[in-house]
Amino acid sequence: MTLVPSQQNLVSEWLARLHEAGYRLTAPRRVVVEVIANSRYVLEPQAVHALARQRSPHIGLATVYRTLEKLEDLGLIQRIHRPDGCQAFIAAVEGHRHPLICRRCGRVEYFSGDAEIVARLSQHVAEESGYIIQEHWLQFFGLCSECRQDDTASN
Amino acid sequence: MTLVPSQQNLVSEWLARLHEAGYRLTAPRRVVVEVIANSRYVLEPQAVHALARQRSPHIGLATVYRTLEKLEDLGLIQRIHRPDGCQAFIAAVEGHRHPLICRRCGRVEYFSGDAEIVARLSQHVAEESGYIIQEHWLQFFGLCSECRQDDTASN
DNA sequence: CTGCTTGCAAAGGATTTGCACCTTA
DNA sequence: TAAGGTGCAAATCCTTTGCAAGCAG
Repeated sequence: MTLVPSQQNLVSEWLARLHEAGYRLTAPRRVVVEVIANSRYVLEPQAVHALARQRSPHIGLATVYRTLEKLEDLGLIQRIHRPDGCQAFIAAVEGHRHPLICRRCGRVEYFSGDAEIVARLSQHVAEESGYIIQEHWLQFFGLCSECRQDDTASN
Repeated sequence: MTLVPSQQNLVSEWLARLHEAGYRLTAPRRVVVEVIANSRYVLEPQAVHALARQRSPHIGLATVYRTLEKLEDLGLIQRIHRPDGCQAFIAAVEGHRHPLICRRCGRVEYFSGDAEIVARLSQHVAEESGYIIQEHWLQFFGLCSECRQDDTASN
């Protein structure tokens, strides 16, 4: 299980993918793409909207939702599920990678899964339960290195 | 990793816990408790309401939400997160147990976690990331033994 | 130019809240 | 009988949709 470095140049890649998919590259879309692609933190639609408006004050919330939908369909962003809600998005990563989410600030790191261990578990689970296993989710929650310091300081 | 048998007598236990917590045991609460405690399937608030109305036709949706909130606060039920939504509840289980959810019918089985493997992963992740790991979620998705047959038959 | 996109506002759906009445303890 | 609980309806909140006007290609 190893830490996965964050990717660079996501913006141009995402714009290219949108273009390939037949979507037009408009100013509002560029802004939404930049906001999410450059964020290491999970962002809810409202937060994306707020950040986008800092660059482009008249952008509408509906446009944010519509863009999020396309990015999700293209697999460029993914939804992060947390105890307090499941409407937060972050740049997707490829392969079997598992998010490590800071409960305090929403910062996300990814780990590449240990394919062997998980495969063994899946098979075991399948045999005992009679289920066909199609997918698994593994997520870690905690405090990132910055937030753990703030937390210590405030106690 | 072993299959966890479903628990019996949840209803009286939950009612006792509600009582201990200072809540009154009313007819609507009993009905909601019976509906969820006896279900092997994840249930959304609307579904709980529909099932509850079969036994007690005038029960209100708001009462269902209020009861769900209390049961969740007491840790008696837990939210199941799925790709298509996170408002589904099922009886909680104790200890480190991981749900295996049928995508088709919502049936849930639990597995007791392999504490050793997960502890090792957590520590590894903590060391590499600098995070304090507080919690993890491991969920499996697939088709239960009944649904896999239906699925084969219909193809 | 053509038709996809946008922003706004209205609609829709889910969840929460206010309140008078009712029931538990 | 007092306090908590209920059902209903109204209020909220989030998300989606309709539409005329605005741009990308």
